Amino acid sequence: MPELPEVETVVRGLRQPLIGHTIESMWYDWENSIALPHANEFEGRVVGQTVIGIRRRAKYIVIELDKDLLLVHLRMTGRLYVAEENAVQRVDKWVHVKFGLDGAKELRFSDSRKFGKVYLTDNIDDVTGGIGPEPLEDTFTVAVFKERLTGRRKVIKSLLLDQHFIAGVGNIYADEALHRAAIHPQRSADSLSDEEIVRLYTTVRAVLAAGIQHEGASINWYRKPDGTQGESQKHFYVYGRDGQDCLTCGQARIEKSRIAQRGTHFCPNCQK
DNA sequence: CCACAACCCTGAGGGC
DNA sequence: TGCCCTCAGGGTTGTG
Repeated sequence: MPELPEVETVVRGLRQPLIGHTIESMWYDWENSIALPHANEFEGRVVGQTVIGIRRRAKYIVIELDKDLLLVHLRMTGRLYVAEENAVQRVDKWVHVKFGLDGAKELRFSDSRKFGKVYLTDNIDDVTGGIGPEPLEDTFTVAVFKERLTGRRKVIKSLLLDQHFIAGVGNIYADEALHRAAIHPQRSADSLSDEEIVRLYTTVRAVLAAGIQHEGASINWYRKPDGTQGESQKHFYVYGRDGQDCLTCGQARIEKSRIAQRGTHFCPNCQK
């Protein structure tokens, strides 16, 4: 499930093969993969535009074209990569949107679960407006984090998953950050002490930065644009480790519960 | 403001 | 081998 580190890794991997290329055609076989504008308008507007740059905002891949922004959200099982046009190798039956590029290449959006979406807009706020601060930016200080937490009574794990509260954190890194901060995921946000707020601020940034260093977590579907796997999953303390011994204290087994309709992993001994 | 559930989807994995 | 069932979950929407 691509979160901030996975999306950042995809963005970095796409710069070299994509920047400078021009979109010459568009194909799709699943209209619901196209969020906005309507599929009829999308093709006529995107064709002829050249890729200027690629960046990330929250969990969105932002491809800067000369007139518009092409945004892609991978949701659960989305992949975005450049391949040789009509390549026989790397057969991928889940490609639902393709952008033909100059030089006989194509940008493919593949998504087995069909949750992901592509967007074309000249105003990024149409898509990402209202999303919270980027946790790895310098302007996201512990003071900012604390200020945003004040008055919030939500369960802390739910709040971390809320993109309007903070950008890019998903289920895996929320569990990992809470574990390393020794905070129980069910705690209400306004119950956190100043010390715990500082700890959580630090571990949220640390697990995301480490995730990027390891080029993302290849759980189930995620792959880097070159098709290889990331290594982040090898460094998890709690995610997917329910029933196994806690790597932090060794005194308990990792438990799994459900918070905000998400599988939630934690150590009942370490996290209070 | 908050909790909860349905919804969008289909592959993977377990039980039999 | 294959059928049925459950699970995985990011974000949106609706209800209470």
